[in-house]
Amino acid sequence: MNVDRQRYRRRAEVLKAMGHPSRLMMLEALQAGEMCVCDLQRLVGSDMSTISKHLAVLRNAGILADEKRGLQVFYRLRVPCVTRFFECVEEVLEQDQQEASTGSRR
Amino acid sequence: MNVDRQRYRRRAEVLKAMGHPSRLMMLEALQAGEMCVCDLQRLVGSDMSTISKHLAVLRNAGILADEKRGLQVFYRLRVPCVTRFFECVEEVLEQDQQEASTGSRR
DNA sequence: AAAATGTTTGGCTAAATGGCAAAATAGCCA
DNA sequence: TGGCTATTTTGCCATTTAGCCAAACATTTT
Repeated sequence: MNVDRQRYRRRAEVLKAMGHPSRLMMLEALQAGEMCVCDLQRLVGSDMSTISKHLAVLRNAGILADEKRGLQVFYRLRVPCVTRFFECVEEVLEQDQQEASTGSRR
Repeated sequence: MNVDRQRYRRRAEVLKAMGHPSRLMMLEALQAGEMCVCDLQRLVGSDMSTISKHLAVLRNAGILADEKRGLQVFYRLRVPCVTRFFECVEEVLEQDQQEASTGSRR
């Protein structure tokens, strides 16, 4: 059963990597195509070192690929299914909205 | 643009809630139907209080609903799309595997 | 060499995690 | 009712992890 533990750990790593507002913002932007770190930095607005670290988290989780061309490093999605991820999350939030306006959560 | 920040925060909350091995294990088990806390405790093997806290995280994120019947509290998925989530994560991990055996991650 | 673009490291604060003990809740039974 | 048991949740504490800023470092371009 220890193999399973390992699998859950890996899966959780992917989800945890996505579970941060700035990282989500970058992932969504990258759906349109690759971007350099400088673009993402302008998008999110945090310190460059912070952005770089967030990108490293996503890279280590296997969600992003990086490629250096000249001075810049470009990041792109390695996985096509991220969009579906977002749809699912929206489902959660919408259901939350509905039940908040009608009744309780049971 | 502050509304967007809020949206990203809420989305991230859902993903972060799912991003823990024990919580993933419980979510997967709950796909088959509702379970009481005691079942989930046996499944995961952690201390009862720890399980209860993990369940609270998932409940607060809007992923689970709880209902007390008699002595026991039953938890169930509030969202149908969790299965798709897992499929997506698997895609990530498989692609990882493939590229690990062939070449680098670019 | 100087400038531009990222990454790494150190230090600091905040948040997450896990376990134990105590409290809350519900059922049972004399 | 009063007490006893079973099931969860809460509070509290210690430990670990995440996040951020600033400074130092590395690489490529000019």
